[in-house]
Parts: sequence; structure tokens; C-alpha cells
Amino acid sequence: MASVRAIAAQLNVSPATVSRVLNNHPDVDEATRERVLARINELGYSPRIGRRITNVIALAYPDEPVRSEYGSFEPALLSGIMRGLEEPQFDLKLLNIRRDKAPNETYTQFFIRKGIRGVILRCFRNNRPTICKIAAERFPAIVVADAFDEPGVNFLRADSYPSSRQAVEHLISLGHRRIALAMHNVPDSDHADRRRAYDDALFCAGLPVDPALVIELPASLTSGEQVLDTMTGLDDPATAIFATNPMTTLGIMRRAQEKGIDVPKQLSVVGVDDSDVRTHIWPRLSAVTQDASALGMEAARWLTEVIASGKTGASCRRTIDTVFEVNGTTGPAPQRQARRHQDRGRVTTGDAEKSD
Amino acid sequence: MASVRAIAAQLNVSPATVSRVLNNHPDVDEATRERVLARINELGYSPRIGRRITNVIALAYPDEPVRSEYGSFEPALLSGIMRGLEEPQFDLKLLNIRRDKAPNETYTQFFIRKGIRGVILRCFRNNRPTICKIAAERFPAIVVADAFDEPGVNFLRADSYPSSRQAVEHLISLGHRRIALAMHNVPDSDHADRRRAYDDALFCAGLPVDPALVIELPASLTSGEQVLDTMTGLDDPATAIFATNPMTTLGIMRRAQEKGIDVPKQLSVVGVDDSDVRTHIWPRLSAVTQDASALGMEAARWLTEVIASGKTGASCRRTIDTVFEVNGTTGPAPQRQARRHQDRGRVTTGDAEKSD
DNA sequence: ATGCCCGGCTGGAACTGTTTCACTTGCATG
DNA sequence: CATGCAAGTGAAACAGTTCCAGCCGGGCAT
Repeated sequence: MASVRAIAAQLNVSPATVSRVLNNHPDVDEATRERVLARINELGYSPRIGRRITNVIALAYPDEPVRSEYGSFEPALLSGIMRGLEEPQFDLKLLNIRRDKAPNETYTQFFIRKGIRGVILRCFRNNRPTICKIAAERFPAIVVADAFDEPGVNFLRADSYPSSRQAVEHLISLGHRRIALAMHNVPDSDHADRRRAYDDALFCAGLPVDPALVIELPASLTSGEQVLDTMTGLDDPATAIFATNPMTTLGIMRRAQEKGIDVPKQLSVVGVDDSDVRTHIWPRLSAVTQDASALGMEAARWLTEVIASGKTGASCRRTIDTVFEVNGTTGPAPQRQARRHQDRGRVTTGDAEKSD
Repeated sequence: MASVRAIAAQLNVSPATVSRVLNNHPDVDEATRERVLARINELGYSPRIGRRITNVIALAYPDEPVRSEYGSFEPALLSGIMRGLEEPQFDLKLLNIRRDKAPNETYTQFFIRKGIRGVILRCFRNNRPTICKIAAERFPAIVVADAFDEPGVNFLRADSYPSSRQAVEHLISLGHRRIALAMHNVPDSDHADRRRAYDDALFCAGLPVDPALVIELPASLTSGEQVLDTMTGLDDPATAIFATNPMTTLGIMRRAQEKGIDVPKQLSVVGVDDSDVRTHIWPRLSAVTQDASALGMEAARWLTEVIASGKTGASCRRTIDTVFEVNGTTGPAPQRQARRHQDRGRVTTGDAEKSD
């Protein structure tokens, strides 16, 4: 509703000045800028072309362009978003916040300047503060594939607790007692869920949590290799590994095959899969799977619905299910544990002496 | 330069009518529409917001939204495009032509309506005609990762002939004489190059091309499995396979491991990799690799350069190099060929009897 | 001290594209 | 023949942005 001229009239400035504020031109007085921004936030504003409002949302990457390290999570997500945008007739822009946002403009200003009406946010290492700021400005936004405790932050994620717990219980039911957990070394809610699932499953089965079996590393192939070396090199080695990250899982599998460790006869592996990488290798991975495409579609639908209906106060803290899929990398616990008394020097983490 | 009003004045119609044509409104006379479109094509036109020209290009998927089947080619490509857009300050939109284009509008009209000034095109199964039409309209466009004989079609691709030939020669130098070729069953220039490299390498080594060793299938995991079954099931089985597609390669590897065929001791495999999937499995794939990220970056740079300079006649038929990377899946030809006299019934293609 | 110049800041005007509304025109129909 | 309806069009209003001129204050030379 609020047009540049309307705002200008209210503040006794010219439309030109309002436009300059919107586009972050340098030569506007700081006090004037503040007044205009305040009024814009108050009245709301949607970018227009001529008389038509632009129906564009963005997928914003706060840090890097598009991440390809995460395998096909990104294309699956994108594909889902595009499908979710089909019916409401919205367009999608790709945005790199770090690259394009001017330091002295607000996030709202930045998004308006880019002509978008809402944003789907990806959450990586260090940008939770960024996301909280965006939420605080009340610009229509939704985080995908992560959760936030802060109220006001909308998110849509896959809850991997139930299926993670199922996965660990599956391993226990196969007779495994030494189950390792390979975690991401930066805490996000997804990985916290998986950790909790691991703890709870062991506790309910009356099994102790051995700190030597829990390892935190960056998500990468080499981390996976390190996990395998460490966990099979313990005095009392792990007979199963639950890896909470796709790349780590691939690294574990690769290293196991390299060392001639038979999966699942000597070692069971459960991974996490964002798309369908689990089926690309043999044996097919038993894995906790989340449907990135569904996440994208639901997020796009929610966002466009909020924009279209004008319900800026709407909140989304939704969770969709993940599925634990049993494939070829999990089997009965071996009688004689794999690789006992070998590679003892490789223990690089945990506290092997104290573990009973 | 050409504004809606300028065009309107030239044709003695109102700006409103020109705008209606641009936006494909139904209630404009067919003759008028033709006249306006002709003049727009003649004078050129760039979408604007107010007085500012919009610096937006699109990555257009002619058929489906975004393809995730191709592994991490798409994210790598996107990442490259975003980097290529960094310096010229362009934004990127994602477009689905099939979904959004109205049947009765031209491609130029469609792109202008979407507010973009140039387009990077992905080429899939059946859209070569589409791409030729876009090129014929002379809208700034560049095809990425494919080649065209038609003049006027700009493209940027990776030429896999030299490294494909290197790959086959590498196999020959390892003593392989029965080298299978697993091709995509839809002909594109990339796969044609690889076929030619295969033929030439064999010919120069004085080896015959056995039709039984050449198989054409869709790009998929199951195709790869079929390739492995077929080629190891021949009376005179293949000792090496060159697969021209990433998915097929993964399928071959998966099936080989499933059947307990030792790669590379019993069978050598060379694949093609768009990103870094070759390193995700063990043994690491010997593969012809193309840098999707570089393709995206170069394409984005060329396109923005053409748009900025206004040289609409510029042509791009560039080729960047691919690299053949020797990893763990190629080794000396086995003395006794793998799996001889087994699975004879599985031969599903080729002409086993006639092959000498 | 006075005059001059320059840079920050602003508004009016001009220009961009789109939509709404009223109007004309032609054709079918009562 | 009058009426009504639909298609097609233009003027005007309205959306945002930029160019240009002007104001105003401060610094500097004379």
C-alpha cells in the first residue's frame, strides 16, 4: 500500500529522497535516512515495477555462493522450491548476502533493493546471528533445514530425532554394544537431535555412553576416514558407527573398503542422507534420510502464502519427518570384533584408558 | 534506449498498448501485436525499473526445474555462475521455461517479461529446437556444457575428446584389448566426442571396434548395472569399461562391488565426473573430469560482458579443457578375463555371434 | 571582513513501465 | 433499428528512479 510518494508526503520530503534511502545512496542525511527507514518499517513496503507488485522471493546464502560440498542437497532443495513456486506464480532469485549487502543498510533495505518480497534462508556455520537479525526486522523469511530457539525466527526442518533413535535401536537390536557416534563439530539443532537420539537409545537399552566412542569433526571425507581409523583402532573397537553427516559417512565407507573391512559383516554403518547418495554406492547405505525437495517445496509454499495473505505476523516452526531406511550396511554384530589390537597408536580422541 | 513510449510513438499507438504486448495481455489485436514485436526486436529493448536498467540474468531450465540426477554438477555450475556475476554486479534468477512461458509469446518477450537481459541455458533431452529458436531471436543467450553446429547458437563447453582419448589410450597401454564403451542413448555433442575418441584411440592402436562392446543406454544407476552384467557376461568379456556418464559409472561400480568383481584387478573402469563424486567412493575413480564451476563462471562473464557492451552480435563457441585423472579404478589387464562363461544369457544388446 | 568556491543535501521535473477507466467500434440480436 | 456485448485502444493516474538545479553552510583566499 505504502508508495514512495505516500511515505514522502507523510515525512515532508520528496519521493526522490525516499528512493535514495531505499537504494542506499550515499548522499542522504543520516537523520533523514533514519526517519524514512522507520516509517518504511512501520508502514511496510513492497517493491513494484510500474504499478505491478513484483512476485519474487530469494534463496539467500548468507556466506558463500552455493554449497556443493553437501552433495545433492542443494539441487534437491532448489528443485523443491521451484515446484513450490509453481502454483503461486512467484519467481526465484539467488542472493549472496555477504557479497551484495552494503554494510550500512538494513537487511530489509537490502532485500527491498533487490526487489524481493520474502527470503528462504540457508543456515551454515556462523550466520545464526545474521538470521536472528533478519527475523528481528520482521522481513518475511524462513530458515530451511535448521531450527531456532529464538522466537520470531521461522523455520522448517526435518526432525531426525525419531529416525535417528530408530537407527541406533536398530543397531542395538542387531547385537551391537560398541556403537560409535561421529558428529559434526559445529553444533546445530539437527546434530543436537541426533546426539540426543543416540544418548537416549543407549540409555533405554541400559548401555553406557563411552566418551571414547563419540567424536566430533568437520563434515568431510577425510573426517570420515579419521573416524573409521579411530573407531576400529580402539582397544575395544566399535562394531557399528552412526555418522550424522553425509560426507563423513562417505568417508567412512571409502576408508572401510580401502582397508578391506567388510561392511556390514565386520562393521555396521548408518549414515544420514539428504538426497539419494545412499543408493549410489554399494552396499547401499542404511541411513536416516531427509527429503530436501519436500523441505524446499513446503518452505516456498509457506513463504508465498504469508506474502500473498499479508499475514506478516505468521509463525512457522514446523518439522517434517525423516525416515530411517535399512539397506545393506547394517548387519548383526560380529562375534570377534573387527581389527582388535591393531593400529593402537591411532587413537586420537576420547579417553581410551578410562573407558571400561 | 528504446522505451515503451518511444516505440509507441513510432507506431502511433499508446504506451499502454506496447506495455500490453510486452506483458502478453490477451486483449490486443494480433496485427498490432505483430507490429509492436517487430519494432521491439528491431530496436532492442531492456527491461527497466523506473529509470534504472535491471541487471539480471537467468539460468533457464528448459524442461524440468533443476536436475538433481546429475549429482553435483548443478550446484557446481551455480556456484561458478554466482562467482562470475560477482564483479559485474548482476543478479541471477532461476527460470523454468516450460512452466512459465505462455505458448503464444516469443522467447524474447518471455525473457523481457521476466525482467532479464540475458540467459544461460541448460540443454537436456529434447530442447535443442527450443535453444535454436532462442538463438534465432537473437536474445543474449549462451548454452553451457553442450555444443551446437548451428551458427548463431552461443555455447561454452568442455571438450572431452582429448582426455577421453587419453583415457582409452591409457587403458590400451595397460594391456587392455577388450574395452567396452557405455554411451548415453541420446546423442549430444559431448557424448559424440567421447565416441569419436574411443574409435580413434582403438583405430590408432590397430584394434578393431567390436559392436558387442558398445552399448547405449539412458544415464542411470540401473543402466550402469546392466552395462556391467552385459560386458562381463560376453563370451569374450570386456576387461575395461569406459562409461561416458557419471551415473552410469556409479552403477557399474556399485554392481561390480555387489558381484565381488575386483576393480581394478579383474576389471578397469574409467568414468566421467562433473564435480567430485569420483573421490567419494573407493577405489577413487579414474575419470575424465570437467570443471562445472569454471563453465558457469566463464559463461556468466561472457554473457554479462555482451550485455554491458551491447555487442549483441558477439559469438561464443568456446571450449575449455577437461582433464583425465588416473585414480584407483584402472590397472593392468588381467591374464584370465573376469567372469568368462558366466551369465551368458544376460547379453541384452549388440550382436555377440557376429563379433569375432 | 568579504567574496568565492565547493561539497553535502534536497526537491522538482523528467522519464521509465503498468494499470485503470472510459471510450469507440463492430457485430450479433431482440 | 435500437440495444447490448465484447474486443480493442488511449488518456490519465500512478508506481519508482535519476538528472539537474538550487540552497546552504563552511572553508579559504584576497
